[in-house]
Amino acid sequence: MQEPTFLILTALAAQPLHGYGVIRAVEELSAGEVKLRPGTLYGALDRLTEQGLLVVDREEAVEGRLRRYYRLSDTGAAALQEQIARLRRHATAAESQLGKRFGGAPGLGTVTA
Amino acid sequence: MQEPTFLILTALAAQPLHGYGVIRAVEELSAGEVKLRPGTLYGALDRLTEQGLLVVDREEAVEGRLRRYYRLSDTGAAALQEQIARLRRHATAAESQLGKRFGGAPGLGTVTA
DNA sequence: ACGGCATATAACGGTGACCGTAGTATTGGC
DNA sequence: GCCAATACTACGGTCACCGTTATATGCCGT
Repeated sequence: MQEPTFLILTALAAQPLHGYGVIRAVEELSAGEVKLRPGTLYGALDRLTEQGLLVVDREEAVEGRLRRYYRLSDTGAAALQEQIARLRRHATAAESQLGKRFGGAPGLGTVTA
Repeated sequence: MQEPTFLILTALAAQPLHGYGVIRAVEELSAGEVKLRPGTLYGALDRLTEQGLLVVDREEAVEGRLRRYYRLSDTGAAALQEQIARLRRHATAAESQLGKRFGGAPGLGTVTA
């Protein structure tokens, strides 16, 4: 699972949102770091729905515009939970490895006692 | 940055390794979860070297086989460090969102006080 | 002796997530 | 009257990753 996908599931974890709402939620959640493009978002929404991680909650017509609300399924919540654990494991492993780092520039002796 | 890339940098964070060594290190680091395919590994190694995150440490000829050792550059270490922080932020954000979850099955009242 | 397995890298085509952009349509601010 | 925000659709492109095959050597089992 890639970053945009993960953040879309994250955005939908708290409450159902429609597409554009997801774009804003992801931007907020990531402190402005990640801005989803329509091509990324709606493609991912279709894909995740097909995979059963999302379900269409309801559709509304507001001022002539369609709003399709998506909701995280139980399967999706489980997948997100698993992914969170995976990220944590990887972060911990990487930090531990970086702690053993040596030889960036010779002679600095980051490791040797 | 995707998972295989992240784990390759992680494997090389502690000490220089040659390609096949990276495959084994990643498998160990991920507790057998992630097994890199040659196509993934050597492609990533070339790409990351081109990007300056890795450098070729040395080349050895062992029993007629070439061993090319790669090392994490300072740029690579910084990129890895940044990525660790990013994963942690995302994990925390996702968990917080999941905590607010409601409506998985109606009437369960996971949220309402 | 020979096949299979581990070691080690190279090279190929395919897929799929993501990106960028443009198009459609409505509302509201300058 | 035009641009920005809202909201979705559609299309083409790129790139990381995957799967597999090829190449070459040494070791183990039969």
